[in-house]
Amino acid sequence: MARISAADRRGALVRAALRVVAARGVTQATTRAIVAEAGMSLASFHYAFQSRDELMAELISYVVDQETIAVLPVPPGEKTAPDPTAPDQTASLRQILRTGLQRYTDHLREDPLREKAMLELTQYALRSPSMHHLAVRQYDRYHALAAEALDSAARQSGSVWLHPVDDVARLLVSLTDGITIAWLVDQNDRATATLLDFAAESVAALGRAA
Amino acid sequence: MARISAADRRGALVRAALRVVAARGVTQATTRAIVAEAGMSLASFHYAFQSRDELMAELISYVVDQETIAVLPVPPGEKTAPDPTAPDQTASLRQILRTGLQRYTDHLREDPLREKAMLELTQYALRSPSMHHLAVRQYDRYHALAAEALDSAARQSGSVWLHPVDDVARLLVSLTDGITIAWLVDQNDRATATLLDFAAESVAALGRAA
DNA sequence: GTCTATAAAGTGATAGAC
DNA sequence: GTCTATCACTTTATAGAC
Repeated sequence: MARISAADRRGALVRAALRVVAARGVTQATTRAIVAEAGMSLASFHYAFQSRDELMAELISYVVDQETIAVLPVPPGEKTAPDPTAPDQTASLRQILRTGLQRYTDHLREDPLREKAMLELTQYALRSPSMHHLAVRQYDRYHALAAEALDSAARQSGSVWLHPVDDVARLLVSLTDGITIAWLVDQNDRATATLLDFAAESVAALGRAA
Repeated sequence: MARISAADRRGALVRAALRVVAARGVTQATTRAIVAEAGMSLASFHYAFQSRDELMAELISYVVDQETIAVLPVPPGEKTAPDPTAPDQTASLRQILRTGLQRYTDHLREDPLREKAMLELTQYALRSPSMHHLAVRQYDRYHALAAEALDSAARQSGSVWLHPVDDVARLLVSLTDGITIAWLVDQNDRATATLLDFAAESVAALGRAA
């Protein structure tokens, strides 16, 4: 096998681990399954990582760092493309939120195993005192992403938040988690659509036109 | 050891398994850990159950069947005790919901490991095609309990729901899941209190005075 | 029915040749 | 650096004595 730097090998193993966790779950993500996915020998694993737990910790950091799924409107910096279906130039806050939630559940439907993996990794971290801080960081990141999206939504609709945006963000993240679990369990698209309506309305109620 | 009927042994093992899952997680709930908790030999386990998975399936059914945590107001049948802190005879819908959510999070704070176990068991079931239906039944039960509580809350406050109560129930369950995860991660009581305010307001907005 | 003992197959981690 | 081979241990499940 080619000589790969330890850093590259760690990266490859982390990405392989994510695929295995998504496909088979945290429990089945054994060192052997991961190296098989990465096309490496078992010894190479322990050359790059001291232990399986060290890999799992890095995996959580990895998924958190690259988590940029837009839970809400257009990603920051991206121009608002003219939407021929939108009658108004400026959509209502509720509409923007509803669209963002739709984007999220579309993504969920496309790649449900990934979201299942994210939830499992959170709970894995919650089970270990030494990894609890990783779950905290994961949710700090979610809250920050949500706050950013909420700021953007308010700007786009010419609205202001009636409460600290961090508090609104926490509601949005909690709603998203609950919606995710509900969909993963019964994949009821009709019920989910109604739920998204309610969720968008709930969050929009915390803001008003400026 | 005394001769115990297979049924009793199964029940004892299931209860022991729940304690182990709560204390150490699904992954660490090995047959050995469970029989140690139940004070039995390993062979007795396989006399009562064909496999560990058979026990896990029965465990999920068990927790679902005995799940009666009032997510909302007073349990059905229980008389509304006069509350000296309540100025009105009939509390508003929002107030009733807020109180019910408080009851739930009080319970969560008292026994966080149990709720962590419930979430883990859901995800365990979601990982196995043969157990997926158990997760579906689990959430059907949650939704039914929530709908019952919502009906009760509407009656108590003289309100009606503007949407099918099953849809409102789904929102309430999703909110509860999200709130649970958020609290398990950072145990931020101040942020949770605000979140409960928002959640109660969100659900109450789906009803109105009759 | 209940036990001890053990089989059979995994697991994370390491030694040592190259 | 990378490999094969293997250690030491744990897991689920079963055999067979009592």
